[in-house]
Amino acid sequence: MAEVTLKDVALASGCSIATVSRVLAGTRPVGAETARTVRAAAERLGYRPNHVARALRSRSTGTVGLVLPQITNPFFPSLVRELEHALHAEGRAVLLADCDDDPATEAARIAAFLGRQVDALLLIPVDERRSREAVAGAAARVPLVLLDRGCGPGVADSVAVDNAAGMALVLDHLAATGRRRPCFVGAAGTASAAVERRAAYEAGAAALDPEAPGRIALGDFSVEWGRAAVDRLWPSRPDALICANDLIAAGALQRLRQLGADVPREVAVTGFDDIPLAGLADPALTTVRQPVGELAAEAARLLGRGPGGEQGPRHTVRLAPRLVVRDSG
Amino acid sequence: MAEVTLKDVALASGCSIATVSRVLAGTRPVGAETARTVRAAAERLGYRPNHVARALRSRSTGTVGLVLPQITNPFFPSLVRELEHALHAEGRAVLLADCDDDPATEAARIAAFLGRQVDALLLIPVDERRSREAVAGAAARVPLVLLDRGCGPGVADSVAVDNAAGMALVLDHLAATGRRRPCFVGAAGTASAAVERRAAYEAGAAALDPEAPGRIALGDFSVEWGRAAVDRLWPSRPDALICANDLIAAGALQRLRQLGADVPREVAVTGFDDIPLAGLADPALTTVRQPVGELAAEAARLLGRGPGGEQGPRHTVRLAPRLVVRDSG
DNA sequence: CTGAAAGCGCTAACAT
DNA sequence: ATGTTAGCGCTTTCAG
Repeated sequence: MAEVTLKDVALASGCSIATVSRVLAGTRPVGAETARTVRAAAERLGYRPNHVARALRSRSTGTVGLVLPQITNPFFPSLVRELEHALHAEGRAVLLADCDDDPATEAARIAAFLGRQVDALLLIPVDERRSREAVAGAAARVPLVLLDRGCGPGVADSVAVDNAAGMALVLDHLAATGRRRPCFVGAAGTASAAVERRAAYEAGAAALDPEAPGRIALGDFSVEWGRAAVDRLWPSRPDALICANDLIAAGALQRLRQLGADVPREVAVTGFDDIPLAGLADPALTTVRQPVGELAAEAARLLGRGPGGEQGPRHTVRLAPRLVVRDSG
Repeated sequence: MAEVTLKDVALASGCSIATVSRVLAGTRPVGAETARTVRAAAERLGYRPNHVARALRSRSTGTVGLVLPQITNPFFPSLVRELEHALHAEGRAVLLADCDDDPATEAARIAAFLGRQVDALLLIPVDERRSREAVAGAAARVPLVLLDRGCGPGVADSVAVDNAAGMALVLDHLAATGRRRPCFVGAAGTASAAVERRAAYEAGAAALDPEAPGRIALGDFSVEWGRAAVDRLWPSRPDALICANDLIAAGALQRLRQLGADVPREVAVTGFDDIPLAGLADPALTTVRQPVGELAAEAARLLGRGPGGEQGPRHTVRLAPRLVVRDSG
């Protein structure tokens, strides 16, 4: 059961440890004949490189930490999946942390990952403000890319969907289908998704109705809030409920059905994100799909460059979403 | 930015590297006075232990690999969450792998994790049979616990819900509420959940109706199959659709609604797992809740013991589920 | 192109 | 209770 080491392979192939290392890691040119011998010996003995030793020596673990608020948020699994694939494809492994939506836990997880010498950190911050200190500290030590949510200007590179463009897509569609009394059901707080989607609504809704930009109800990104929002808003008979994410929309749909409202005839309902639930809702939800694969690819790409630290200007990448028209509006 | 090492702390506190290590790792008794001095120096210099070096020396990375078929399967995120918390609580970090439901990818991920010297592996096998070889190989090298799904007898320790008990709960409930023409909508294949849930239905359904055990339709664990199953079964007017998981049930519910069936009056629909979607379905789904927290705790506990390898008999832990009665039946 | 030697930062024997 | 001595398995100078 004793592991086969470079030394064993060197012994078996009659050359030095250094040469074996060079062959197997492909670091430097090696004679064709020698290389063959070494590879054969390695194969025969079942040599498996020890990444820990390699990491200690080369100061690179080939590991990236993925820190997110709550894996149970239905938008994240598909993102995690894409990230995992993108990173494993480059031979990097993913350490996962779930922060329970708590900035203190988040700070602890970041610290733990730093102690484990992750090469880089991929982070979806819990909170725009309360995550900032830990994020900034980490960004000074390793390459760090913020995903999906921001964390204040200049803190780190970030990749996210273009929320304003997504909202514009929704508003255009609603305008084109004749809606004139829209209402925005959003989330309070400073999270970038909340802020940007709301701002985009305020900026674009006037095209449907001069009064529209003022019709805003703010809660949080939950199904419960979607239900509650309907109770509050339905009496004023909006003809479109523009929800800041799919969970809110799902709650709204549910409550509207209970109230006997006819969706989409009486009122359209739209979401944002296109989580798996969206296609299953009744009626199936019209929503804005995030370009999850590209977000992941872009994040992985950004991680590649630079040794982290304070250097250089921060990059902010915004990717275009696309509208998925289903039955709800 | 050069990292502070044990040596620096030793120098600053005037004692040997070994002593500092002993204080900071708490491995052996150390004089109270010395300990204080060392700790102060470490604190002052901002010492952070290097886990990679520690791992190389102690042959333990404090890392466990979590390998699962597809993080986008809605049952897994909550399991991942609980596992992450349980393991981080013991100071272990989680390497995550998503296998895309492909045994070859699974084998590759397992190998990658082994190369990274994970202390243990937590694995939800992709396939009962096709995962076996890779799993057995890994189980011979590190402690390995199978979660949620089995992988043939004697391959490794395993922790899962008691599927038979869950099905019995459903059947009892349906019997108590007067259902007499149930039908099982399951999944084909050899996955343990598929087999066990079906077998439990066959064993218990006779209590409702002598003909019931034969009324079985098999597809896969998907929403699409749930919809298709309704098209096939509805003409025979069952009064209960017992679905093998919540996705199937969600599809069935959706199709039944389209057909104008009255759930639960005309027909009850039940699921299994209690994924987040279950509470959101319309009507809200009656289902069997898996004890996710306990599954995770038990798996973490099992990982703790033993150095892996071939030793000892395999443990199989089955945890009791509970019935969550909502509106669908 | 290849070998010898020097560690990466830490822990574990072995001394004292 | 503390210090000294060896490495863990690998990469990487530095010679040749």
